[in-house]
Amino acid sequence: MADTERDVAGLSESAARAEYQRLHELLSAADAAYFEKDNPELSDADYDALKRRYLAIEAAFPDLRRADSLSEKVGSAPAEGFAKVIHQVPMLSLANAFEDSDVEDFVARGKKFFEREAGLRLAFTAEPKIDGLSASLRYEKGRFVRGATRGDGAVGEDITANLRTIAEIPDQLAGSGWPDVIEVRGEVYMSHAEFRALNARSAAEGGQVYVNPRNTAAGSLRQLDPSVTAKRNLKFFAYAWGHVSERFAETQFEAVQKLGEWGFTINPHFKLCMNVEEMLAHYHLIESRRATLGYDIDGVVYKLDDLRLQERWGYVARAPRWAIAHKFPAELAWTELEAIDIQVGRTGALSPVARLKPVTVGGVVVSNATLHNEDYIAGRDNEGNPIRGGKDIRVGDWVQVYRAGDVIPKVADVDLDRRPAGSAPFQFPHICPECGSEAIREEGDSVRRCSGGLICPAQAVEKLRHFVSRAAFDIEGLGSKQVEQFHADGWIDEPADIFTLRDRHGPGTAQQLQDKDGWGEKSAEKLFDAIDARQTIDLRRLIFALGIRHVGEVVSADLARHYGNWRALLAALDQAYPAMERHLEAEAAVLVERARAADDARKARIKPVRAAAWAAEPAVSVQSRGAWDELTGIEGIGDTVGVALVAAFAQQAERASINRLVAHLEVVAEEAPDTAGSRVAGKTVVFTGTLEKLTRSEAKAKAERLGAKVAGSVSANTDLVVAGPGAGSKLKQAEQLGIEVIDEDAWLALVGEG
DNA sequence: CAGCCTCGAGTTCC
DNA sequence: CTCGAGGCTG
Repeated sequence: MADTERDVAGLSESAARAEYQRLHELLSAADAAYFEKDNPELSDADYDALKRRYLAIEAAFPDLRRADSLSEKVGSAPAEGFAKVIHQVPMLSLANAFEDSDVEDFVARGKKFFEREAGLRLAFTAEPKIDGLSASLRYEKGRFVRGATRGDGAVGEDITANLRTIAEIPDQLAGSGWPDVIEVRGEVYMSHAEFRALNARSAAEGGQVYVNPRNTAAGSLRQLDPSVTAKRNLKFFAYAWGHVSERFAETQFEAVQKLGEWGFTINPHFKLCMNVEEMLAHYHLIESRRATLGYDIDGVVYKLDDLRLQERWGYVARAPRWAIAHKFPAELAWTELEAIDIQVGRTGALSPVARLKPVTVGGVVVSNATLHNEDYIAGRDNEGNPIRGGKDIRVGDWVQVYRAGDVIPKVADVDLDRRPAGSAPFQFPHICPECGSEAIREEGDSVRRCSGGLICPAQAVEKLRHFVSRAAFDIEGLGSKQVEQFHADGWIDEPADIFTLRDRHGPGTAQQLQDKDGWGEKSAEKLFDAIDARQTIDLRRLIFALGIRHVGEVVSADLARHYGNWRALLAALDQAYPAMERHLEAEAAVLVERARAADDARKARIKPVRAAAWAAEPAVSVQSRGAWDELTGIEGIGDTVGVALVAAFAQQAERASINRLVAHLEVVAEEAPDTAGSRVAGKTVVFTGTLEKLTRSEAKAKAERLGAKVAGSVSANTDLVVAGPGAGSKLKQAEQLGIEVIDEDAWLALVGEG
């Protein structure tokens, strides 16, 4: 499809004008696509060819040159995109509530967390959740200095110039009392009126039809030319803040009011609620006004009002505990199920995907939807209980589709009255469609898995995709499409191959790469540089990238933090192997015994497995036992994860592959957690007895923030025991082991809250 | 031992 | 974003 550089001088002026216009649109669209997606629609080579032709026409017919000529942008190559901005305070996402009862549970969790504080009334703010794009705006001495997108929450893109065009974003904060430095956060959106007007303008000019306000706002913000953004009349609601140089309010409500005083628009439906009933009433009020607000919203956000309590309630992985988004019910649509395809994932999981006759659901055309697993299609849950009234899903059925959380399309229901005659239940394959290996479903597991391992091309590709994914190696220019291509071409079989890619076929590799579809000289060189840059890698990223089952981002980080460096991790896992094996045998023996006992009278109590197994098995060295116990003693790592880890490193082929990879890398040791000024950093703390001023989870959250490890039981590794009244065996054990024991007040003093 | 919480894995569309 | 399951708590 590539346009070549035909001689442009021979073109008539009118032909040149038409061609110039066409190329301008094509290239602009490609620019937009490039920045909105990971994968450009146009290959680099094609893009370069079109661009050259565009410039050639411009040179030959200078009169045609447009004011907004793309030649202006040659200097700042479009591939550069926007500069990255690291959010000083990450931009988190929110947990969701779908039912009133979820909100009640949320409030109940809050009450439980603070139950020690008698008489404490928890107030919450409630406000519409705007369906737009979050942005973070940095103000220094009241001046707007930089604005960024949310990005992945940790790193966003610098879109300052575009944000400056938004009237509701003040250049200079009004009033007084603002912190020296403050990052104001809020939502950029496009009103319904503006969206309609834009489409009308676009139609008059024969331009494109914009699908929905949200995507249009997103596209507008990512314009390289701010004058385009300026024409879109975007708006902004402020509702939060990130980094601040000093505390400026006591409550959420007060803080947002202040944002209003400083010149931001705050949502008129922002309200302080004193109890659950008021929260839900406000939700239903907003829902009833949804159609007349003039902009898209997708729910209501509640936040704990008291900022100090927010801090104490804390965070889960990527979301605050103290806030929740109450979503409106999803839109539904009926359509025909044309086929059921089976995809094979990284772990071999066979996942059924519904191919649908395209249908619009909530403003987006949906043609695929997940069917979860074998049982879901059959109309049963994994315990054999009927779901959807036991209705199975068949090819040819009319099915009801919705977008779960307004994103992931799911098949929710089947219309049996419209089921075609002669249809048969779907036969879920027991053989991997990708490699022909047997697909096995373990007892108690809801997924069927291909047993082919790395023989299975689908698994191999998925593993590579995982390896280059954002939380893993994240190599620029080597996305999922690219590794897939390289794998198909036989250039990359396993992760280590990525690091030999430059010299794979001798000095001519770059040239060969350019001969492939989609690669130009520049992109090839950039790719090699990006790969070289990633030879230095954080330990946690490396662990995660290996793609070991049950070992995700969080567990990888925990492991990295615990063992500190690659060699220590490797040594520990190797050492733990004999103990792990023995442990598995003991587990198996216990299962047999348990079955027998259950047969007998269900009375026999099985003694703690591990202790018994160790006692009976002197063959396993003390060191190995120690290594295994240390591993499974890490918070969040139990038997399953431990076995998966140790086994992966012990398995010969896998280990060899890991070794080949690591030979190319310089693994950066994990730095100690954020412990400046912490007196408990690195200590293992055990709480026992009744705590009177804190709840257990609160104490734990605080300790971990300060870099301490909180353990459940006292061992020789324990550094400190915090004992309240009623402490029993743990206290005794601590005394026996000579471990320091303090009371709750002393603990509070220690962590600076005395 | 059950229930709760958190994490991992898989998925769609832009 | 959801679901299932692993791990921990009471």
